[in-house]
Amino acid sequence: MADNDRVPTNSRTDSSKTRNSKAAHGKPAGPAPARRRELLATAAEVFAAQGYNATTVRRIADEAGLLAGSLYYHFDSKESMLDEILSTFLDELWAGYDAVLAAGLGPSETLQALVTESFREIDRHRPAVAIYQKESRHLAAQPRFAYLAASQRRFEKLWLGTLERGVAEGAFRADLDARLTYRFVRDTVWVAASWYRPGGRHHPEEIARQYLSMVLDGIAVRT
Amino acid sequence: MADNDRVPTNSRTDSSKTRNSKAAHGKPAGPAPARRRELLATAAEVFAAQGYNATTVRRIADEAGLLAGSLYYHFDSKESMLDEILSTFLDELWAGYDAVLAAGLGPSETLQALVTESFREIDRHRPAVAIYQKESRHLAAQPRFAYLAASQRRFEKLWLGTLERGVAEGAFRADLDARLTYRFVRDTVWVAASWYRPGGRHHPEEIARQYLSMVLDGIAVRT
DNA sequence: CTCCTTCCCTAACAAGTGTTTGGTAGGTTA
DNA sequence: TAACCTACCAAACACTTGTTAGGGAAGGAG
Repeated sequence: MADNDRVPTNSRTDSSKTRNSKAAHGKPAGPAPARRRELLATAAEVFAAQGYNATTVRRIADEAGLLAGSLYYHFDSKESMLDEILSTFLDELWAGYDAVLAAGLGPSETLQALVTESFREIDRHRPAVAIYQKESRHLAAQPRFAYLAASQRRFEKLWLGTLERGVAEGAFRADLDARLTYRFVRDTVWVAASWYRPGGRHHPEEIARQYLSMVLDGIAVRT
Repeated sequence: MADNDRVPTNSRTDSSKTRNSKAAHGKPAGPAPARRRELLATAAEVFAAQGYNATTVRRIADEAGLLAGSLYYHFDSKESMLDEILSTFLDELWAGYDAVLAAGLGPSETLQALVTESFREIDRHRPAVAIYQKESRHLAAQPRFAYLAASQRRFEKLWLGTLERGVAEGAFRADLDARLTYRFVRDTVWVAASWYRPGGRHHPEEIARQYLSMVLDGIAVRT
């Protein structure tokens, strides 16, 4: 993703005796060891539940069954865990969106495909999405997380553009403020991560279907 | 509010020489001095911007133009500031909702009145709403903030009940999952606090009107 | 066997945290 | 004038935080 080709600000000396730092050119080192991903998964779970700042590295270590210091064999810092969780999520998200765009659909179909894809991403990355929701606003101010702001701008361009194209082509109502509509649609989709539980009654596609039915046709009975 | 008649867990000795603690029976002491409300307002602003845990009392003091220790002349603890911010907001919110209910309207009109009232509350208590959004989930686990969970239950009963009554009376579509609809409606209303800025282009009533138009009639052009 | 790598532990450190204590300038009251 | 209250400051305290340094057990490779 063009938005994510930043290099992590690695302030510590890269001893190259541990594998806790990313490779020099962006992505995590090599085949991303299985243990590393396990630890990231539990860290994401705790971050999502307690909030990033309220989570101590000792809590993460407890949950993972090791001691706090041992985490630093795998990762540079607590912040780099957060970084890796968020950036891998965003990479996958944009891969999915780009696939939708490549299909070259009309506005209404594009909107539906984007919404469906979004709920699928929530299903796959629920903790990451929850963290993104809670922390992205004040994280985006930090240089290290500048890619969050970049992603958000690209996000707005994509969704708002789709809505406006739909209005121009007569698929969507013209009497609604497009920016307001964009915010409502965006928020409602992503806030679902706060209550969605994988393996529950509704699978992502069913939630997307109901959501789209509501947004497109409204909840009022047509008279 | 029946939900809020808790007594703050005041672990410290109540010297009664300072006025930093609440009166024995629930609400803040007496006429709630002006200075106290000023400080609470700036605290709420910082909490909303940075997150509660990421905010230090020294930062609040800086913003208010005094030293960290001086805050403890007015308040028991950092946590009690948060408590007072959230509980006063919820009290006012429910006062507004109760006024709507007292009008005895039909389901659709009740929904519209509730949404409008909600956006008015966001206009008045934007920082408190933002804090509530970010922190309420993991705060509700603490005994001191049990009233958050109670309020949430009452909230669900009110909104879900209104939706179901509307379905029963033929005002709302029957083919939508009521609980899913409730979550979408609820989230979209309250997340607005994260981007809403008082004094902007749209006043609360205008936002409520557009939002209701979208939720009730949908964004698609009727064919 | 020895060497090396992987993964973790023990033990500590320095910075930052919420909070307390004692004091004090300035205004109000007696 | 003297006593008192309000609202703050200055300085510290106890504790938690993220992080580091050094060492060691297990296991495969030579």
